Amino acid sequence: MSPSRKASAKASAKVSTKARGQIALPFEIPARSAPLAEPIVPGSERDHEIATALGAWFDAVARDLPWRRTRDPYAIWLSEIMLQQTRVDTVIPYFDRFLSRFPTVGDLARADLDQVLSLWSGLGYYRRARIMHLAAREVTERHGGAFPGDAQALRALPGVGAYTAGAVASIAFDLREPLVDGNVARVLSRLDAIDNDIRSTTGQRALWAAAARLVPEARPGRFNQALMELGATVCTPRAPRCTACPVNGLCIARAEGREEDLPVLAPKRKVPSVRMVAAVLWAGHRVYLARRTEGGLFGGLWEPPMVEADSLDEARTSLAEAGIPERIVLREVGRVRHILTHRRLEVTVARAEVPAALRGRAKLASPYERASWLDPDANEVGVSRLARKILSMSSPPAARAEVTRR
DNA sequence: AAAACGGGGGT
DNA sequence: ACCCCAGTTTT
Repeated sequence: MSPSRKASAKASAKVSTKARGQIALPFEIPARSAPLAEPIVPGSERDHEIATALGAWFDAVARDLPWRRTRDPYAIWLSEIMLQQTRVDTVIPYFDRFLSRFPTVGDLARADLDQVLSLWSGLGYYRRARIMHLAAREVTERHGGAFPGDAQALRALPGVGAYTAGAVASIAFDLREPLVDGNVARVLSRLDAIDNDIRSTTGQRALWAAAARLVPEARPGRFNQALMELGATVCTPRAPRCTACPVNGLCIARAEGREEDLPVLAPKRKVPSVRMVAAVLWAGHRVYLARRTEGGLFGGLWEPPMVEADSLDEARTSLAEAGIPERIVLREVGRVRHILTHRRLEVTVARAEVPAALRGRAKLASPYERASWLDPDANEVGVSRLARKILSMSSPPAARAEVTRR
């Protein structure tokens, strides 16, 4: 961080509404960096201009996305869950497949979790799928299959936080509810020159106050989507395309030449590495897969048993607890590296061909609950991308294309 | 307030 | 490498 940026952040960190001679408000006024532009007043002409310009801009340039072709709250909700921490382009094929397989919330509620996770395979953050499945049952049983139509009831559904409640309420139900996601945080931090770390409690409070101030009575869902669309396509993290921005004349960061210095972000910590060993047992086209207990990492997904160890030798005892008898001769076939948000996994992959008759019914140790011989390409259960990499590496060359394909 | 929780695309 | 994505839940 540059010295000047640090100084300005500090200077503007806390400006009470009273000190600025304004009426007390139910939310905090976003911190401002310099007394250059007009004070930001709720319901001001500037707010109105921003909403109007963004709405018109959105009508002109909005991408044609699958979830923008429907008003079905279930479909909107599904899209919002899938889009959590996940890019639009990644979500599109998953959204289409999922909706084809489970067209209504009732279909989802009646489904097996393994089926749901199968359709989620590769998308990541699998807890979303598990919790969404629970929420679908809640909607079916408690709300009679109709989605709750206000932000508070939506927020009460498992897996629905402040963002998703605001999104479904405004987009599916035309309610004047604000929302703040990563895109909106960036856009508003620049538009209002908010100097707080956007991930801090203070920063979030300022952002939600700004979002609540701006969202118009007329077509709030369009406005919220416009804010996100702007962040995704114009007001980008680096090298924002301000010349193409419909509100560049109203942006305080730009007026102050600080658009590249905002938003303020706290430094991230580095991710530790973990060494693991995976054992892949093949019997024809079937492979021995164990199901991970629900709740933790890759919860509810199936994979070749994998344990934390520095070498195959060292792994044998723990692999036995995952249902791999020690008498089986495993041969190393390579390594797989997989990056998660909080861990860097380095997996040594070992394999063996075994007769399918070898079906130990040993009680499996955590994190596995049970195991079975499955065709990994049958799409019957959830399989992580990491597991697919491991399967791909350990299968005969002729079969690799099959396993890799989704 | 911090950590857990996937995977991938852009630079 | 590093950033960060239409975030939420748990600790």
